Amino acid sequence: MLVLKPISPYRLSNLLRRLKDPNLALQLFQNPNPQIQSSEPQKRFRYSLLSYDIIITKLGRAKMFDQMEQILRQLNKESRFVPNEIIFCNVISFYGRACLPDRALKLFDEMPFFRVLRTVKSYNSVMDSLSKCGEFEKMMQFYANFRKKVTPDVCTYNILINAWCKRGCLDDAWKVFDEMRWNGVRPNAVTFGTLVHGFCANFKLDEALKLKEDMIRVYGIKPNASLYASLMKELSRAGELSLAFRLREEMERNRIELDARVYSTLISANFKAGRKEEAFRILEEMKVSGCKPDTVTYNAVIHGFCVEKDFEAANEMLNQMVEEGCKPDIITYNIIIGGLCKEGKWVEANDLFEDLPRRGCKPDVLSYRTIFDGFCGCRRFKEAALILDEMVFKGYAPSAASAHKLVGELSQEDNEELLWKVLTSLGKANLVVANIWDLVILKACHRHMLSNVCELADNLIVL
DNA sequence: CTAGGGTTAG
Repeated sequence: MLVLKPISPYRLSNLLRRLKDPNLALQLFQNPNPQIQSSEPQKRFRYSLLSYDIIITKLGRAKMFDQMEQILRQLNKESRFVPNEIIFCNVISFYGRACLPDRALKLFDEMPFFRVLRTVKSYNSVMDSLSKCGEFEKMMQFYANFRKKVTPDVCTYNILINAWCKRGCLDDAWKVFDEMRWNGVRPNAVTFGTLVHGFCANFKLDEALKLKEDMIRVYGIKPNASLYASLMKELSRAGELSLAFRLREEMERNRIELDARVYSTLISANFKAGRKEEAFRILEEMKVSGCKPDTVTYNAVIHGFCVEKDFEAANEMLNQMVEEGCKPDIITYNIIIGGLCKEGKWVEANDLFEDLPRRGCKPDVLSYRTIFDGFCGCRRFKEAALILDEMVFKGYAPSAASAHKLVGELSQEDNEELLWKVLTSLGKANLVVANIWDLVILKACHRHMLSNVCELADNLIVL
């Protein structure tokens, strides 16, 4: 039998780093030397802080929060070292991304019990998590308290500016900008990138372009690729593709390297403008320049093909991206499913939809809405009713317009059994709103079935 | 991954 040398703490970190599967990594972490377990009682393994960092980050990325917390508790028992703050910042971010604001706040509160000093970084992490979870009021409340304890830094202000921009309150975003300067904090490229993006997202191109000029002229800060990507996206949406290209030239003049996001923006913009050849040229150029197309880039290309109804090419791209080590995500599949539905290819769309779990993708709310709308559009009402029931069961809801449309169609078709089924599903999701009632009551009146409606009303109210 | 950007749908 092969006798392995016991794993050293240092080697454990290296192995953990290389293991892609978080479950395997966790197993290895919990039992680094299984082969010597039987012979003699194992000495307590001297984990390094680095190995804790790696396993916690891995578990957090995989959203394995209970296991992650367990490791945190184990870390807390270590007396040889004090965990660093950044691990906690990361965990708070994981909770933010998973929309678990209460867990983020709880961990923040517990940090002193881990003997970790909370600096402005942890405060910022909480602010950002609350903002990401849409807890704007809580975030402002937290901010009001936190100013009594630590001094906000540029990152704090950037988080605040971003939060205001997301609500469309650009004036308030500006106020934060003024406030930060008043407090002697210098804005950086991220600050301007955030503001420019806010302006673009709110269709204020002129202000966005002016801000790009001012940041150079007044503040002496060079715009970066992300800022350009925001501008290019909005320019092409507004039909100003040539201006977007001028910005690209400006980037090259100023030696600002184009990254995957800029390329994806340009590729998508060209497809949308019907310039397929140019889009391909840019994709080739991207590869030649050494910038690897990522999932988003491929999604843009696949979307282009789907709009062109070239599903063969779309599928080829799908294979190509996998070959190049680029994992298709749920957006990739939603694009293809949506494209197939639009062309009436509901069988193929459904096949792909049902294949999602096997392909390692969890259908999201948009997947369900897409396939549901697809079935409705192809007048496959039975399939639509089935998928509606499934999506409601999973806690997703169709768009109000689609729900209304389906009820309308079924009312007209005199398909009472299916109508009943659909209304029951909609009732479970609390989606039987006024205009749907109108349709049902209208139909019942026509058919002298008011007693049925009363019964339905009772059922729905009970639900 | 303490902060900002690019891809789907409406």
